[in-house]
Amino acid sequence: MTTKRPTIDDVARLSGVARVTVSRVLNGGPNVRDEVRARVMQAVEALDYKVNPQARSLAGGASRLLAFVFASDPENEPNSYYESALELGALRACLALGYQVLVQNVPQQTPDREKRVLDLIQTQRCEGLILSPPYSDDVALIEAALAQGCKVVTVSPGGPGRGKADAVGVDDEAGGYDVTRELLRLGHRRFGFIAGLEGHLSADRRLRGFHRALAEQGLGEGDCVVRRGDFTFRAGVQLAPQLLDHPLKPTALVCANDDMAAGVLSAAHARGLSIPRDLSITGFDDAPVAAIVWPPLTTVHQPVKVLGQRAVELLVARLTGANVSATPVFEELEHAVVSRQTTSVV
Amino acid sequence: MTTKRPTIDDVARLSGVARVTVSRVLNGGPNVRDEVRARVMQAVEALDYKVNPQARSLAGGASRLLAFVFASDPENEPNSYYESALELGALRACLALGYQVLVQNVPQQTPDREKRVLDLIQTQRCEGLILSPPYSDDVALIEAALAQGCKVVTVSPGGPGRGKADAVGVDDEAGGYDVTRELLRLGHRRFGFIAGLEGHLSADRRLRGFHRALAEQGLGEGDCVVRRGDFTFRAGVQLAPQLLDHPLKPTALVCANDDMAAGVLSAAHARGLSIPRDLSITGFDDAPVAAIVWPPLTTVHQPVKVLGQRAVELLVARLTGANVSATPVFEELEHAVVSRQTTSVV
DNA sequence: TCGCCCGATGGAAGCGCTTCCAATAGCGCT
DNA sequence: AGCGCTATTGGAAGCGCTTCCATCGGGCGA
Repeated sequence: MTTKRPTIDDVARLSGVARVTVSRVLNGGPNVRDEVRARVMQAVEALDYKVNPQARSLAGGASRLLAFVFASDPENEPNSYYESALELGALRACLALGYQVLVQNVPQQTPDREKRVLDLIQTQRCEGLILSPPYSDDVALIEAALAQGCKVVTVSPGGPGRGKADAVGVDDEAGGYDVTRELLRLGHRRFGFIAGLEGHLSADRRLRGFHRALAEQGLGEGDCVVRRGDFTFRAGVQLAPQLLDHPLKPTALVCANDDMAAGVLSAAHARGLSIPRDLSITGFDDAPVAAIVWPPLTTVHQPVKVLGQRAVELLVARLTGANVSATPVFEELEHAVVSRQTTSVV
Repeated sequence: MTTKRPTIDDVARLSGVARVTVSRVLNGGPNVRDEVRARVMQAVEALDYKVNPQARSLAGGASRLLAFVFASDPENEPNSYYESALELGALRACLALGYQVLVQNVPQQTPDREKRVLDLIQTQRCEGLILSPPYSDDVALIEAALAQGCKVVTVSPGGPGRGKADAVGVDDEAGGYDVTRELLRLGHRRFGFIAGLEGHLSADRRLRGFHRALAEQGLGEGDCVVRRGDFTFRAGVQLAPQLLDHPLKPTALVCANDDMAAGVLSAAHARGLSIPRDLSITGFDDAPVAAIVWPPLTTVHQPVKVLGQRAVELLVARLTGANVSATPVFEELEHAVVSRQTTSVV
């Protein structure tokens, strides 16, 4: 049934060279005459030869395997766009670079979650690890992986993990600032903010940007009411009443992500509010849901797929030692406020 | 930096047995005394030994690698819930079974898409292939993979591919029928239907169920207007006017998936329609978006994550030859109409 | 012209594991 | 007591590849 695949020796025999020479050609090694190189490639074509990655790993000691870890459980967190997009970007980059990615979902509440991640990289001999939030802020995990000789890159605005490993991210603080500025420009002066979970770095920075924008206009603690949610649609639905019924009577609700904003929107609809006439709402991420809800959500766009792609590229650069800096780098990508229809003048 | 990991020989030495014996214990082989087995396991623990999967593959000729292929491009198709959930289910099952999944996204319009898939399984030595729609209906691809000795399982209601490979799926025809019955029960008699792309089997069956439900009530071609979309939110937005402005004046729009239904909902909002008072809308899949839009969407639930999980389980059963039938099996999982708030009496 | 160095190639030795087969010991049977 | 049989264990080979080191020929400077 399965016709046995050709091996490197078959190629060597057909092209009349030694096995090592074929290996050299395959790996782009130096010191091979063009004529020989061509002859080998021709044999490769003729036999439809493909390198056996398992054998290569075993002999070369490099698995070319990366691990991508994410926490969100699509069961409870309806919109896993963020991780899906990261994964897809990573996948694309890997395809181009000849690496493979092992995806692992470890819900945040898993008791031995760090062990699960470490187990994966040990068991599968992964050479690189891509950590998405909130794992990207888990210094212990990062150091443990590093100690195993596994390179790490985090998708994070940098924070405790910064300085430990390479990172890619957007400037969340500026994003929060920008979207709040926009609301301020529209005349809003009383705000609600739905923040992320305690310790979620990106979300915290968004909140900080929000506060900074307020402070610039002379507004402070008394002009806004802040609540924390777990990034889910449901959290938005549940928290909305607390903000809407607050004595402050906010005219604009800023949310730390789109799902919660969608939840707020839904709750607002449910109580008969007209959006954006009665209330302005903003999200963060520019996930697909932002364009799908009614009315479409004003939000902060971040290039998630590119983030995933760059994460892999940084990792592979480290792995191959190609012009990398001695100290960890942080690569910041552009964000942008996308004004849609959930914001208007007060 | 990287401390070298212990090998099977280290375990053998520490437990005072031969390498083969350790191998036997590790693989649950027979003919090992309990005392010896315990001693070996103890050494494994002590050394924190993990089998090197690359070496195992090379020696054993089994990579324990599965490939999961999906077509949707999150770029254009905002809600990749279906594939994400399939993937997650597959991931979970693999974790339990000691297999690994290599995920590959091959957009449907890719010119050499079949080659891309075959390349992956050849290059990485995948033993099994999980095909999601529309690849699950691609007989040529299935046969090509099978010819390579790669086992295949499709996530599909069965169809041309049926009889070639194992399959898991829900009864799409019944799903279409059930949701239409519900609308009929509510008094609707004039329908619009947004179908899937030509040749998309699941979507076609949903349409067939729709027609059957109509026929049972003595309704026919003249009582409904059908259009085709590409499953995206955008398609729903674009197609809605064609149905709404049709002389038939349908009172209910049945959509082949939730994203298109969300698009229809959005278009309806845009023209000032009140849902469900002026128009009933239904989706299919029960994707997260169904609960997020306003009002929440009546739809047909299907257990996508379980589908992904069962796909892997069937595949692994084939691979290990554990009590499998000689002929391909089709495993049908339950679906259910979820009545939310986009449907009401006419 | 001679020796040296470098570019080009091949031989051999494993990487860590499984599979095949041989070896040993203990058992029930005649 | 002697035989074959089975349960248990180990030795050796080799999966397909890379890495290390040896080899060989020619161009070059002195």
